[in-house]
Amino acid sequence: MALKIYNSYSRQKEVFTPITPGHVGMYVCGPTVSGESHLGHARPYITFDVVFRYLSYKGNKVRYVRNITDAGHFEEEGREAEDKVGKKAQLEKLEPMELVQKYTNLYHWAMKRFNNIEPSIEPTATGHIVEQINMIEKIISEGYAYEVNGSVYFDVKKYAAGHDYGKLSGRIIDDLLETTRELEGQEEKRDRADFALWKSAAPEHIMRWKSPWGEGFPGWHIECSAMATKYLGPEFDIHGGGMDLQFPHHESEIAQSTICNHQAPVRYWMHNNMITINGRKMGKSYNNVIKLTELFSGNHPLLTQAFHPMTIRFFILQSHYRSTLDFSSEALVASEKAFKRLWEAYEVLQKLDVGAAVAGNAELDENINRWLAELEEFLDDDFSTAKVLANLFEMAPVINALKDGHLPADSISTATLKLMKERFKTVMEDILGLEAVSGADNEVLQGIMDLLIDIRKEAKSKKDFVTSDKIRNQLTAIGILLKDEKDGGMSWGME
RNA sequence: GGUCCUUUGGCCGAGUGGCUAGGCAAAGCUCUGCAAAAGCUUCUACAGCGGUUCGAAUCCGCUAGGGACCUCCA
Repeated sequence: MALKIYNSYSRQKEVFTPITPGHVGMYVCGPTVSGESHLGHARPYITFDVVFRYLSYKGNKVRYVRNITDAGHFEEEGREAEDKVGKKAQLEKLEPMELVQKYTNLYHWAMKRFNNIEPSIEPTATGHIVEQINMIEKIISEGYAYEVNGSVYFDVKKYAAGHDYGKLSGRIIDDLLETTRELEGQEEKRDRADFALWKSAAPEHIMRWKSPWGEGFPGWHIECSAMATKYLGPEFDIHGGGMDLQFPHHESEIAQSTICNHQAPVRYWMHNNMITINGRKMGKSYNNVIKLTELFSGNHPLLTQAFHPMTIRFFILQSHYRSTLDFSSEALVASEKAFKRLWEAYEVLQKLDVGAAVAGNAELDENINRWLAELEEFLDDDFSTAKVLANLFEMAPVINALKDGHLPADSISTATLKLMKERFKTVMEDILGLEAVSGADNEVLQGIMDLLIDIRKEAKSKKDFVTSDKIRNQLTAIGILLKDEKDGGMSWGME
């Protein structure tokens, strides 16, 4: 089966063919570590983690590059060029690199909790100043950039004359050139559509580097082009990021790399949509973000409780990555319950030991095989994780019914059961990256629970319900749920 | 103002012109010492109007609402 990816550049689904068979180069725009990550940031990294996992599952050797932006961006281009990282650092009375380290650590911690696999290479902007300067020099020598007062700008008008500037973001260059809005400090640029490759640093600027044009810092877009080129080559397979980066960031990346390397850098552009809150994009401009630390702790007015990273991962996977996804505490509660149910069914499945040589219920057996086969079809169809989960849910009642004896043990064949176990594990753990929420991986705790369950079983068999209820109620009070099962067994789990 | 997207049942959300997406919530039943869990059943929607079609949530047009980008943003 062929994987199809929706290419933002062509605006249609295309069969994915790697440049080098069996190898995939993928670049995803990483965070600016000048502040804490919020829920909106979780989406691209979870989305592209699944892309990474699935491409690997399909037998590709994937080089996944995701940068850390630790050098300054412009607070507002054209106005006083401010180094975002530097500015905040001064406010907080921290060394810039101390601040960068703090938020980088927090970001890594969150990524780990989401069970995201680390990228193959995680380059930093500050570690690639030389590469960026080299690239700018190349663009100047090609005649597509010019220097003014220690800053360097990309000549968009000249580029647009021979290239399709605006194709990715669906923009018309003439409209950009005619924008009426006035910004201060535009006079340096030959044209308002031009963007900075290098900015001369004001004296108070903390982050600054020597360059052929004087001391300054790199422009917003050049770091990604420089690092992508360095690690993935002049042309690579996939470039991902949030939809809000399409313009100007990605559009500019295309322009820079195309001039520098004489070819378009990216074969497939992938953009995830935004997470919204009350229908509005979650973002710092709207002042409506919920930080990941707040989500994990429940410490936010809009949250009714704390949410586990897996709940958030599941929540995100329940929608398609190109749709907006509306956040609410209720929606997360629903995801938490849904994930719990699915995961429990999955655990039951792995312990299930039923089946017959020939399925007793041919129709059911057939359905299961179809549901299982469809999992990969859905993933091949531009990573339709929502449909994958829906199919898995179709099988949950079957699993539970087999366990409870509502369905005869020989309803399905042993071959089907075996396939089911294998597919569930592959899809849920390896591809979707889901993992168990609460651990009974603590041996001491497990031992104590075994003991309590033993005592309770004894009490129950003597019809001593006072004792048995006491055990169950007190465990409930500390967040451990005991469930009596059909066969007289008991299972437990953390709230 | 320009460009583009979107509007699905109480809520969240899939949806390729014809066949019940799924989840959460709710109601009833079964099981159960009581619970919980689980199973079964019920709840059939596509903003409005018009058009194309044998047939439209799905295509086209208009109207209304919401949103994104055009500036830092995942």
